[in-house]
Amino acid sequence: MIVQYKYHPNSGHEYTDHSSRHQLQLNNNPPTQETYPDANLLFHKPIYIPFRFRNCISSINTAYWKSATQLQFNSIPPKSYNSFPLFKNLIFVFSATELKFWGNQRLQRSNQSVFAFLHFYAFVIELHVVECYMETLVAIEGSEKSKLEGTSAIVITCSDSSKQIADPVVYKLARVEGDGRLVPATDDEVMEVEDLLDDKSSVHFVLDTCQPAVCVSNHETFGQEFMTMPADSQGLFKVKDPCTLGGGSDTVFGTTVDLGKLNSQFEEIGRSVSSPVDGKIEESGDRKGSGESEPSTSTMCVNGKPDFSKLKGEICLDNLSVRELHATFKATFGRETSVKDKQWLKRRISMGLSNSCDVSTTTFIIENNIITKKPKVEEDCNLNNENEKEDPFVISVGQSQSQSQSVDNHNHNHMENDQLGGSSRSVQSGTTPKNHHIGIGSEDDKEGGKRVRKPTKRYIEVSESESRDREYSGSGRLVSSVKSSGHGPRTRVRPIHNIQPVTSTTTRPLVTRQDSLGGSGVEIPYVSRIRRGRPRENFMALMKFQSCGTGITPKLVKTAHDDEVENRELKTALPTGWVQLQQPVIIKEGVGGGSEEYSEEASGELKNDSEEGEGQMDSYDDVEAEDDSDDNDNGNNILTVPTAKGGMRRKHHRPWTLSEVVKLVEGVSRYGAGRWSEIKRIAFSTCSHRTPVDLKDKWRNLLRASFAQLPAEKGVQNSKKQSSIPIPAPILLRVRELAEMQSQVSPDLKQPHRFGGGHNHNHNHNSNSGSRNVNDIKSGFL
DNA sequence: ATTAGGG
DNA sequence: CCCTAAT
Repeated sequence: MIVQYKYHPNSGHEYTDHSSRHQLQLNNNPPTQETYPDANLLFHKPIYIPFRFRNCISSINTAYWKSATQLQFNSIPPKSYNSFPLFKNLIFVFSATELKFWGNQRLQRSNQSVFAFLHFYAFVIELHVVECYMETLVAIEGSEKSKLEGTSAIVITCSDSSKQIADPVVYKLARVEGDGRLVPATDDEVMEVEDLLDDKSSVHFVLDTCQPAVCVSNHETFGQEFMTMPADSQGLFKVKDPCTLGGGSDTVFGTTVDLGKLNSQFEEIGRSVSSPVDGKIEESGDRKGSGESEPSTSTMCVNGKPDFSKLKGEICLDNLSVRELHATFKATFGRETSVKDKQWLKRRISMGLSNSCDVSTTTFIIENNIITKKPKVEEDCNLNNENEKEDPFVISVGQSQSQSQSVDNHNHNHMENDQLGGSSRSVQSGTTPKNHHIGIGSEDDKEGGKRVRKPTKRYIEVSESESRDREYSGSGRLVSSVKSSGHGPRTRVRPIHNIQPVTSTTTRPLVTRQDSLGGSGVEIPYVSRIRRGRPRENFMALMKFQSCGTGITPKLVKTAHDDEVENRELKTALPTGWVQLQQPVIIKEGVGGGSEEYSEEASGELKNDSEEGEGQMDSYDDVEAEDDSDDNDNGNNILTVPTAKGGMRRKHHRPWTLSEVVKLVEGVSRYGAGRWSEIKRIAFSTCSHRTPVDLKDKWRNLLRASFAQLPAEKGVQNSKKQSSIPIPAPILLRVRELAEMQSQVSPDLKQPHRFGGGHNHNHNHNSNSGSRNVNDIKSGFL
């Protein structure tokens, strides 16, 4: 299925008509002047945030304005490793005075959301949370703690890939040109960085803002970034408003805002977050674009009050000065640009970064020959890449200059649709239509092809593994990694490749994979995406908030560590198990494995229930011997099932016991279908496995079964070799009753049954009797 | 956080 | 059972 991207006429934000997984959608309107007087100053346009998120794999579900000053991000939980969110370089175009994370209580699968509430001013906060890195870190901690200390977390490799500092995490030093392309760092630049490396602690910062390529994927960065921020009493992270540092945040909130002040604050903030080298690198960057004078003398929002009426339904970008655009640009992409073309800037910003990253990465990769030649990838790279690489910046500038600013959304829209339409053909051929849109640098052409077409990926793990496995087939031909999307391989995911052990201290081969980290082709240690241990409950735990001063920190870290330990235990102890990680280990394979115990106790409990009689909900209070130890990672319940793709998927399956089913049915009859949480809380309080969702799923299944099987009536059990226990017809009947009572019977299900005819329709009485019926009949069955 | 659905 | 989207 082709996901069609559209361009929202009002917001100017990209969205898809359906399943636009990777794009954040704001459900409500951002603050307006009424709700937030300083909005004009504070929001470039809140919606920009989302685009950055497109670089994330998934994670962000929705976001909406909690209040005038609070934006809530609702992310998809790291419930399972498969869906572990890669929060990469989340960039908020506005700053947060307060940043809170919560949720993800341990062992509470139901707490799936991570919320980030932001009180913001006008600033940029970057969150760099890279799962892979964290994973690595954990590994290091677990195995080679000592090493970690003396090691900078960042390894910088110059383009010749000769310099490496001991650490699994390898970053390529590269400069991002104005058009988003990555250019291998020059010797000078490398030297600069090297100098900075003397101070290990500052490295991250150094490489941070100015060098997205080297990006701050460093865990420490994150922590440090917030180091200055006091944690509030609630154990939440409170980000001290950078503005405060620069001089009184209160001022900002005041009705009167000194633009100049704000501006300076902005700058200051930028510095505080970015590296010392910032200036230097900026210079180098600007050099290239020297052709352009720096007109950005205009201050933000200088020219009087913004038109709020416009602000509402229109793209705010239009109101921004070049300088503001620059700021936004930097905020969005984490790098400077000297492009003066407003349209270009606007488009770049609005279009988001994701693809430029990918493209850049691609290019980068190719250049370095790190992995198999990518040239084969027709989709990703246009031929002109080669040329652009030389001096991409100039090119794009030149183009942008000549471009009119009259480009409107339609153009974008058109272009995108166009490209979509041409999805079947090679992108290169699709270059033609791109000419339509103006204001786009040559790079945009590149990106145009793929950029908008971020396919929906349901299963990150799968896609990635597929990518790894298939991206380059033996023939070298590219194979689409996304089954249904029909899109090319995701540039995000790079094939694994080995690089030389980083240091003598490292005995293990270092396995890394290319990843577009922060829009650059950095290498990050490869870790299997398949989690063998308990799914990580709190991915935040993986970040090192060491300096946050919150009690949370140690605990979290510990958690991560524990996880690692668990993993290690689960894995057959292989001293050199490092590489082994690549392949999931089948811990246990078996049909009945561990299910006996449940069925056994099930029957017992079932009896209990029946004895207690219908009305008695007391049965709910019965403590099942089961659960408790339930989900524990004893390994017994951990099964891995081979995926069609050859990958492994973890599967912890627990057959539903009859008693559970009964409880469920009872619960539904009592609280109604849909109130799964209630049911879970009441009837399944002792079953720590069985989440509300599980109940819901099971009910759905029961529903199906009940309507499908009724005709068979007695013969129920026989049908097919059911891996799970058969459900007694009476129960199914009961289910059907309930379903019909609650009119949740879908016509589909209903239909087939009608023909069955002549069954115990007398079972259709009120719920009370129904309840008894179930029990009665049930007991009869047992 | 919860729920509905799709897969 | 997992995953996503929408409440």
